[in-house]
Amino acid sequence: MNYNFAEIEAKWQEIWQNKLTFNAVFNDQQKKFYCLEMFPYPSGKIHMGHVRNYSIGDVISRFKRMKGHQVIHPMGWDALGLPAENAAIKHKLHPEDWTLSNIAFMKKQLQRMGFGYDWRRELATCSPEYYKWNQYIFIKMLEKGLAYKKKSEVNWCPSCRTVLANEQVVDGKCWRCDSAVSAKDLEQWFLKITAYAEELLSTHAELSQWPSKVILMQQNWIGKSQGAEVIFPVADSELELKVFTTRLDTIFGATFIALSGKHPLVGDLIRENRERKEIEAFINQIEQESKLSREPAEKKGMYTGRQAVNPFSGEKMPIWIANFVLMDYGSGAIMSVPAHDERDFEFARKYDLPIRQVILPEAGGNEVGPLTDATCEKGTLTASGEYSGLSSDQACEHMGEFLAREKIGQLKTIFRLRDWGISRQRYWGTPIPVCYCPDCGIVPEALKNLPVRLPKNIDLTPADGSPLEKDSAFAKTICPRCSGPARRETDTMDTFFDSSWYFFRYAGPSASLPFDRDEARQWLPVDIYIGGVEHAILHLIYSRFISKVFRDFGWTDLSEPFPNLLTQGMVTLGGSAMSKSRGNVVDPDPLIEKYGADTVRLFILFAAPPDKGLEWSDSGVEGCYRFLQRIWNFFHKTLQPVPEVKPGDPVVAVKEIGIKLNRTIKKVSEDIEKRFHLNTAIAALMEFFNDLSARTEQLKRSGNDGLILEAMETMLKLLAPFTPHFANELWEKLGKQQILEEMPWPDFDPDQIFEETVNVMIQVNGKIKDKISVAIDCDEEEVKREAMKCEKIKQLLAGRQIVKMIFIKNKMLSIVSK
RNA sequence: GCCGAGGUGGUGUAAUUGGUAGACACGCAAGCUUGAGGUGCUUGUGGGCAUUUGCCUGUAGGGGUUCGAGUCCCCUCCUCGGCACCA
Repeated sequence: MNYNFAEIEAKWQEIWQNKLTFNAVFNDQQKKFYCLEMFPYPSGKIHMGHVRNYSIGDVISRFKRMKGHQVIHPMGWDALGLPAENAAIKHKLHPEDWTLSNIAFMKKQLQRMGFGYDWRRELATCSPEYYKWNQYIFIKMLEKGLAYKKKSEVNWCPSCRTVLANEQVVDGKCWRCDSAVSAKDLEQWFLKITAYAEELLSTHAELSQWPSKVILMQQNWIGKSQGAEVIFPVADSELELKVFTTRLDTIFGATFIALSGKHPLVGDLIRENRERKEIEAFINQIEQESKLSREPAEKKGMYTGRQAVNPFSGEKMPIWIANFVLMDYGSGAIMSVPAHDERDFEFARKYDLPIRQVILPEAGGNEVGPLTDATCEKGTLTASGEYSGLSSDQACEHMGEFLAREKIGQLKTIFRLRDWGISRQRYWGTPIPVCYCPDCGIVPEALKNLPVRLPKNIDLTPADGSPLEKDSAFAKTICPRCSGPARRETDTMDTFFDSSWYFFRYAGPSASLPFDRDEARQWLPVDIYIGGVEHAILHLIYSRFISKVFRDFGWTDLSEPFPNLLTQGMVTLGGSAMSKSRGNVVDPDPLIEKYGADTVRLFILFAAPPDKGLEWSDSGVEGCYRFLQRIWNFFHKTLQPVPEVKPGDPVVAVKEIGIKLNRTIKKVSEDIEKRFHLNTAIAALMEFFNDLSARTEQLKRSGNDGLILEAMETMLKLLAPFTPHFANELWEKLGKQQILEEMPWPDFDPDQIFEETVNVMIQVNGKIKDKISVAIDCDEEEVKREAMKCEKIKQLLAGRQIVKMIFIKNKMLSIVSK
């Protein structure tokens, strides 16, 4: 009887389908479990990264189902976005046709892997039925002031011919195509994620089950920074410069002000200057340089000829323009304290500006001497007027009060996080549902007119402008308010918008609202969310943001959608993530054909723990295949009647197999549930089977066929989440009526996991010298007596004095002698 | 530069609480099976020495704490990930 995996796998996939095994139907009797893996972009074929991600999720959801939970395990498609458009241009197809055929193909691949999804809940973000709700949500956000339009300098990818979010610019290059990103001024739609900056940070506390690395990355990204805004009047003028600093305590050490070249007051400041032209040329030059390279350039600056007044000391200080001051952080102006800031120090050295120490470090002398380096630590103030002698923290507090009293500034917290720019000048995305009316201005599309559909016939490569902009049938519309002629917004949404709420839509995928609120109350939050660590910031922050917005709309009580996160390490080939554009995609199909889906699942999980990165290599697949093959053969052999039964001494074998079995149940259960270490769960199953097959002959001869059978049954249950077709096939061969998905997960007997005897190590002076076998929980006196009987130990201790002994029950006895 | 994770056989990795390092596999070697190959099975497999039972050594390198360290502490090196003039 051969292990015909192809036949078996097709058979069981059909059975599951007919039995509706994976349909999630809510009931009050069972605890619910929402298992979600990040939905894929339908790029064409699944690759090993998908196989890994979805195998992990499938094991967990099948395990939870057997544990008695009502499991919801949905799947869908992140189906809008640029690759479809690029592929369409290349192959002269429509993006929709390309996308839908990819979805059809990939869905077959997923089904062939035996993943158990509730396909009734399948969704694709490119369907008007889905993106209608993107538009609906957008309009609701617009009404609440959470979406707004502003002109801003944006990151422009000349190759993708669209805007990129800050997050999508990596090292000054486009995250997708690696082209150099340039700056461009455009009117853009933004979502006010900054309104939630504080909460996104503080509710990290609710995410204790998240990897701390991800929380840290998000914290850095949000970049909260507490400090003060101080107004510096410009001497001989009405102008004022607002400066942000986190080190208000160092303000007496400020010796110049530095402005970004893009600071709005630069023009006013240099108007009268005879060297205006040179300064303007300089500003131009540093802007060009910063566009060319994102690397910090050599510090450069130019004096504006004007002075500012320190509101604390009344001292005048020069105002410079400097290339290291960012316009889009703080106010674009800084007070420079060279003694206590490395960047200011470097700049001051170069242009010979004064360096004045005002902080004495905690440790080490009170001497104020020439500095060779900036000292950035907090300390005690000196040369700071009435604040001298205070600690940095005290000074910040008192100075803050002074600012407020004199109305020359205030304590302030700022964030690195910016509002989320969602406008994209491309076709294959959700049309932003607003109209521009000459009389009414910006008017959201009427809800009854949603969805604003993407036109099917479209020129994807207009000579200039975006495809929708050039499609006059689309762009021309009537104003939803006054019915006069109006122009439609022709930008589409960033696809991260689509994926920031899809997990709600699975609860009610055909609801006539973004999602069915009752169903959502039942199923959400997501009990475990599994996906690539590469989404640690973007997707996960956006999803947290949108969930909080939904809560504030009163649509849900939930503030955090993913209390549990499992970040899967990337599957790489040649050191980089598999992607179609890199051409290093490993297709699982040939492996499935050769070994079957069960082997492929087992292998990808066995190769490493889920959170670790994995450089792809198929050496070792054989081992997993052999494992299944051996079980298969064992089964068929063992099910035959035993020719002769001789009474032997079965007691030991029976006892040991019993213990091993209970230990294996415990290990596999805990590895899946608590640690997600599926690799060691599989290793434990292999170990158990090795043990069982080694003892089978003995057990059979002693008439313990019943025990073998029991062991095999339990093993199949434990194997079921990993290799469900295989396990079910053998289960059926045992004459079982129910399928394994309907069986309860086995429990272990806590009294059956300890052996009767244990090995206790005997150490002499820190080195293991011998071991003795004693009864479990044997006390110290007994172990000492036994240890002293050992020849080796006697020899080692001969003529020596025992200084002390340390006894660890069931582990070791450590003897210290001299 | 800053922050984080990590470095264990020829390879993937295991050791969950400071207590037998290398489980489970891959690969390799020898043997059995076979007409041959593949499959399957058995045995061996960190390094060194003795080769029989044994001894020494070993978790990137160096130091430390401890009866005992892969695990804890300090320093150095390397790899990966994130951030990067964030005032």
